[in-house]
Amino acid sequence: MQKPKGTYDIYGDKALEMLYFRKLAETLMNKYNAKYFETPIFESSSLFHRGVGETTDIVTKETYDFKDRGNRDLTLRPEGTAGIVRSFIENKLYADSLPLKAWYLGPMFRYERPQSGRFRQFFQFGVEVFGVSSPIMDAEVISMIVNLFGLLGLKGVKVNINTLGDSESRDSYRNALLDYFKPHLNDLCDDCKNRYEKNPLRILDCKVDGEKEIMKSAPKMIDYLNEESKNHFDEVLKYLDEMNIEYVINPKIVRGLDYYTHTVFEVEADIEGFGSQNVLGGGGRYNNLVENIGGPATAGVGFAIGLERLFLALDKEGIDIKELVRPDIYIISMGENYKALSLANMLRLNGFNVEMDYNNRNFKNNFKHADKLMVKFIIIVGEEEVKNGILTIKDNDSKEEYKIKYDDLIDFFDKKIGDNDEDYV
RNA sequence: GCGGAAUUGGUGAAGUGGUUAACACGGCGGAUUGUGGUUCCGUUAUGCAUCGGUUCGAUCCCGAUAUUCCGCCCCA
Repeated sequence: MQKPKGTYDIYGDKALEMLYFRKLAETLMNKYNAKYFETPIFESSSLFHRGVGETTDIVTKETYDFKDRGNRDLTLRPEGTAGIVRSFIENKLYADSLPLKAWYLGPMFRYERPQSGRFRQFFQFGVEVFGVSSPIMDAEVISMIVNLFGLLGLKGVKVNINTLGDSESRDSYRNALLDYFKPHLNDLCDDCKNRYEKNPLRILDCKVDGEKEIMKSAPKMIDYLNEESKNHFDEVLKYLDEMNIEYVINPKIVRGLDYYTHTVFEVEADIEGFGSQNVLGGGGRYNNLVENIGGPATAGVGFAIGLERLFLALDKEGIDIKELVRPDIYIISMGENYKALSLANMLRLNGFNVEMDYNNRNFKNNFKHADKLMVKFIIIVGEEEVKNGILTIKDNDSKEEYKIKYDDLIDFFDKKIGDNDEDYV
């Protein structure tokens, strides 16, 4: 048996990274007063068709679709935004005072050809903010990513930003591009001919045709922005400047999901061997999405980052976010298993991380095992100890030995290890 | 969806058309069962991704499938 293509198991170091990241994300999100959301891993297929966009690659060739036994059409979520928006509408959260800032972290599914940093089941951390149409929130959302990467110690991260304008601006630009390229269609590569039909904005980013003369004199988005769209973008940039957030205006950023309006951005890590997988995260504003899915017109803006790529980037940069868990106490039982387990139980309820010997190892191998586990203290429980109620304790770092009465154990360890952990009794 | 490369134990790997698949690390055990992390010894793949084929005989040759990796598309 083997795992399905494009999936991986999380255990060991990866599990530690994941747990650490989740904790960091939660802490950071609390600073923004963002609320944690967990929505279903599968939703009605129609949600993603309407949300992500009927003609996007993600929906046309990358979703995991299935029928359940009740003949319902369901889809494993390929991204997080649609589900959050559905939840926002269905739970009538728009009736509360806005803005609502929602954050999530969980698995997404896309049927794609796997490569490093690209999986069929992958994890995204993301934020969606509802109820602020002002550019101030575009900037705050971007600051979240920048701060997150900053906290992790990532260097060489680039924020690329662009605007698609409102739907009016976007449509007129799109039509201008179609008109412009129509007579040149035969000069373009096959991919671009395809892009012409599906997403003409992407033609400008073509690796094959990118340097051709027709590209250079192609219409520019900036000339098709209406007054309001232009102001919005300028304001976003002003906010970013004021926060000293570095960015690059990159007209090629288009994004592959249909719901974006105004600001779009991608965060890149320029890391060796990353190839085309160098986009760690991206996002933007979506002012029409809530309404399209059936809610009241509500502005939205958000982002998502891919955890696998983030971890890969951290690894390449030599940043280690694993938090090793060292057992506080290891109990060596010399034939006194009843006493040993009840002792472990008592210590755990008092907040200590306790490991012990379950396999009746001999004395020497117990010490070896304790070293391997990197325990802080070793308690020896044997015939003598049980008889006179005094335990032998060895500090495994300093090698000092102590004789402690059973009743004084908690005090001893509270002093030695610290009382930071929560007690349960 | 298209093009290319790979696949030997828990890990890193050597290797050959023909008896017991090298070596290292790790794991487990032992060196006169109450003090270890060094050292020494033992042990650790009836099997070389899977299934077929060629052959007297295949891990090594051929084919298919699966998975991984790289490029394109696209994306996180």
